[in-house]
Amino acid sequence: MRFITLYNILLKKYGKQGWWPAETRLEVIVGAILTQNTAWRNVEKSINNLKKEKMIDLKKLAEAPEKRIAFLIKPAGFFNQKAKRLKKICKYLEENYVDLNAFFKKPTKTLRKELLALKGIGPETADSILLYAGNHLIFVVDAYTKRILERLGITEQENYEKIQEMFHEQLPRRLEVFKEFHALFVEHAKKYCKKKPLCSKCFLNKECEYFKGNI
DNA sequence: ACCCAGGTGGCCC
DNA sequence: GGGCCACATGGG
Repeated sequence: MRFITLYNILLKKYGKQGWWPAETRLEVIVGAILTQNTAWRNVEKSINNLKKEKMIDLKKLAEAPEKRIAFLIKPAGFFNQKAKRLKKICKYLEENYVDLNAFFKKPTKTLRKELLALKGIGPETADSILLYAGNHLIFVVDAYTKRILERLGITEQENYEKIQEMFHEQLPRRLEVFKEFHALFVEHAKKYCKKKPLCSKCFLNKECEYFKGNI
């Protein structure tokens, strides 16, 4: 049993997710920061507020008053710290690169370190930005992914990089697989893998024994 | 009235 | 390396 089997099961069940839902690279970056520990529907409201004000723009976000950004992204929660961090991140990118295309031309490992050095970007956010905004082949591990793998008996409490390695070792090196697999984990967790275990309702229930120790 | 959401940084040991 | 806390809105 390999991860690709789980991928195919989820893909068959939920279909193609078409992630990341955004029109531009910057919109992916903004969304990745806003969605930290936040429901996506609240992020959507914030993104729409920013779009109405034509604020999905590196220079504008870099120069706008923190208060104004905070006001616009209020629905996403943690708006004070997210506004501060978002502004700084945009300022950094704006001052150091001619555009985002130039930024994403650098090697994946270099970019990951560079992103992680910015306050407000941790491993999941960095990898989401790299994969979905930069088309770099790197797997995104989130709380849902960890939870699903634990419930399936595949992992227990491994750290981020360790879990990421497992995907990198096993998955075919295809952007579409990386992008869709993460999206499918999210989709599945929202429906069947809540914090309070309700595994009885999960269609993967019968697969658990199957996966256990076989990945 | 809780609990949870596509995390992160700071502080502690 | 981990464990705990603040950060904050909106939906179930």
